[in-house]
Amino acid sequence: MAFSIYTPTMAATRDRIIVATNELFRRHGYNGTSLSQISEAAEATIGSIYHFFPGGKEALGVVVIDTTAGIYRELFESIAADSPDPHSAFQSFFASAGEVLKASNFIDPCPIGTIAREVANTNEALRQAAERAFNSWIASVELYLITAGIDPHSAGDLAVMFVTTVEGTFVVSRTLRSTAPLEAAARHIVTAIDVAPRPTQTTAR
Amino acid sequence: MAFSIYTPTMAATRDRIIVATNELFRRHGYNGTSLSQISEAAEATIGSIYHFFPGGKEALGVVVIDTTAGIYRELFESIAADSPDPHSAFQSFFASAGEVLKASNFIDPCPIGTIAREVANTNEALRQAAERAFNSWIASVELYLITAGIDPHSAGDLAVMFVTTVEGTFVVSRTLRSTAPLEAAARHIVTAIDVAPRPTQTTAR
DNA sequence: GTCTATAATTTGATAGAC
DNA sequence: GTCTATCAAATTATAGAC
Repeated sequence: MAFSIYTPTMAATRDRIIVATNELFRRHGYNGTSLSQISEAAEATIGSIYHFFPGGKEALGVVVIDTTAGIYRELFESIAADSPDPHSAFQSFFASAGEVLKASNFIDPCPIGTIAREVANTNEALRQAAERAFNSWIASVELYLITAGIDPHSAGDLAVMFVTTVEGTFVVSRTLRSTAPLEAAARHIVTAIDVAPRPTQTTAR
Repeated sequence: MAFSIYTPTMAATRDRIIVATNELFRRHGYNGTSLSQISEAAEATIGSIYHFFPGGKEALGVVVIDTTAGIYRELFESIAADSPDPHSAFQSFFASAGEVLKASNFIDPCPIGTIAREVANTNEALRQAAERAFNSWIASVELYLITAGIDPHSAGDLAVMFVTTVEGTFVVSRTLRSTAPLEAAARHIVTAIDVAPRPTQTTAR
């Protein structure tokens, strides 16, 4: 499966607004994106934006975060389901993330971390949405690792580390315009997976 | 001050502007911080800001990034110099980062990653400043690890991974308002350091 | 070096016709 | 649901007196 957040056939106005906002947030962040830009990119008037999101820019931001979080969680679960083991699952995830970065000329693959840093101390609704996103990813990865036979305590640590690594490599790789940080982190994650204790199985990998 | 191009007031005001801007960027990011806020926090008029930074907000941002990058690099090098080995150096770094996060009620410890994500695709001067910051940290950590006897190739990977991990844990820990992600990442970094090859067993460990 | 005043735009948001 | 018109406030930046 392609490493993309876009879903096909989006015609409804509300969906166009969400998709356009997501794209703009990826490039300019939350504070750097104006409603007029969203209106133009979504081909919807400001009036339409307020019709679907009476709470304005903040309410729209919450929906964008929740939607994007779900798409990324499903992307990970899809890659995991198609992989023979955690080692190759994580390898695939980082490999396709790197390809998307390069193909998009190092546009941010995901707006959630950016928004989190911008508003974590000033907008509680958006901060909580980002918290839901991170927690849902951690829970999904943790469950997958446990199901794959990894010691539950190690699985929790590895899941947290995976999410922090994704966030960290996205900033650094994007800023340096190089996938090298992504690849270095992938090697380390995969090694950590390999050496994690597996109570019900002896061989790693 | 006949023989100096700097007057006392000049240095003081310029310094106040840089420090105040750094603090505001940590809380609200680059686009979320206005010159009027900076003016108020620095107790300097808008006219003074433009006197010291004719390039306006962008030029001020570049100086803030470069200054902060140097402070953080020196902080790491100071902790490294005071530690008996890389294992405890990294442990100390993450431990004190966690204390700073808690003590500040999870304000962002560093504005650079936030700015990088906000402007990496729209402001080349700021993106390059962030790139300089990341690269200087990576180079500093790499040199330290090599000096400590770690295999040069591993040292490069570990240095990159350290910087990405710092960035990733700062976002996630701050958003979740918990130092747990920071601690989980610290455990893995320390383990990676422990298992890294040491070809010349001179001063390692 | 510092200050006030202000220019020129843009912002998020609202009202009401259709 | 979509549209135009518009609001008050805030934005970066400049000019010029002191």
